[in-house]
Parts: sequence; structure tokens; C-alpha cells
Amino acid sequence: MKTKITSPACAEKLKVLSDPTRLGVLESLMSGPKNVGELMGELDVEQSLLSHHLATLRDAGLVESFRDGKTMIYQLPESVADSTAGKAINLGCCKISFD
Amino acid sequence: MKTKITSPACAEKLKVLSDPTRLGVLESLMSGPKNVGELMGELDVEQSLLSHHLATLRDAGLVESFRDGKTMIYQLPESVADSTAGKAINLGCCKISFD
DNA sequence: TATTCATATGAATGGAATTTAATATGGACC
DNA sequence: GGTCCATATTAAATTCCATTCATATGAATA
Repeated sequence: MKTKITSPACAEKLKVLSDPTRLGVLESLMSGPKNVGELMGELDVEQSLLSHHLATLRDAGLVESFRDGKTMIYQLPESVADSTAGKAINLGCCKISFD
Repeated sequence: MKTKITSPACAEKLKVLSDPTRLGVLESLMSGPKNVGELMGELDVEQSLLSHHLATLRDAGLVESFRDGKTMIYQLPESVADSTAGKAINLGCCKISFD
């Protein structure tokens, strides 16, 4: 009986983080909710491309969004925003903390 | 002056982790050094494929290897094996901890 | 309701990463 | 030296992803 040590699910979540734009979004959102325009400015990335990446993050459950007037606000779900001692992201399977 | 929040270098390191086989190798090595045959058995992956993934991990500095008789032993470098309170992997830019 | 603003979606492309198969290397042992 | 064993390397095939471009949606406001 061969035991798979690691859940492929965890690798999949990590893959979502393994892109500079998506990682940038998450890092930015660690300091609070932002709308898409603000993220675009901060990360210096095109509208459509950012939107695709936001969709990937949303599909993975790493961000959530709601409308505010004519803009869309993105934020980290409570379960993901693990702020015990410094900035960290909780993926469920593992936790990533930044210095 | 547009500030890139996240270092692309960190995303790149995370990409190395974002594969089930490579993540499995790291998790396995967290409990101690292993030779390639042992890893093959544990992870149920073909020799050549595992070798490729080990090379990727080595190139990223996430594992190191040395010969022991006729086998090759792989282990986590000291800088990576961050064992403060549970199992964790230190990427430099961030730290990944498993429950 | 027509227009504009902010964001999302879909299809097409190019390039990179994964996988496989075949072969090479290099130490151990006879 | 020759053979076996464990692992690495190369090249080719394939699959996956990021990016771009063009267009759609949908709320706000005139």
C-alpha cells in the first residue's frame, strides 16, 4: 500500500501563488481590501490580464470580491487572512508567512 | 514610481513547490535524508521523472545530495529545514509551515 | 434609454514545464 | 577489465499557462 505523502491539492494551491502577479495581489490584499483599479496601479499590470489572475485566485478561494458602486472590491477571506504574528496566508494544507 | 510589491524571485521559488512530486520530496525529506530509491518507493514515481524533479529542486537550492556507496542521498540544506515548531520549509523570501 | 466607466469573458497564440523513452555515467564488486 | 546497480542526462512529445486582443457585461449617470 503506497501512501502519497503530499496531497496534490496542496501543490495545486501553491501553484496559484507561484505567479508574480497573483502573489502580488495577495501580498497587497494582506494590508486591506482594494478595488481592481488600485491593484492595477500597484502591480503595473494590464486590466484584462489582472482580471484573469483575479479569476484564478477567486476559483482557488484565495480572494473574494463584492461590488461597491461601480468598482469591484477584492479582499482576503477571513479563513485565508491569517494575521497571527506578521503577515501570513493560510492555504488550509499549509501556511505561508512573510517576514 | 511604481513599486513592485512582490519579488518575482519568490514566485519562482514557490513554483518549484507547486508540483505534487517535488512537494512530496520535500515533505518526505523533512523527516530525514533519503536515497533516490526510497523516494521512488514512497512517492510512486518513475526513476527518470523523479530524477528530473530532483534536479529542479537542486537547482533551486531546496535540496542537496551526496553519494553514499552506490546510492545518492538527498536531504534538506540546513538553511531550508526550518524546524522551529513543527515542520516547515524556509524559502528565504517566505516560510511554509505544515500542520 | 443611451453613454460611459469598471471589470469580466472568450478565443487564439506562444512559450514553458511535465512527461516519456532511450541512453549515458559512474561507482561497486567480481 | 567487465558487469551490475543506481542515478543522471538528453531529446522528443505533449500538456499546460500566461498573455494578448477583441468583445461583452452590468451598474451608474446623464
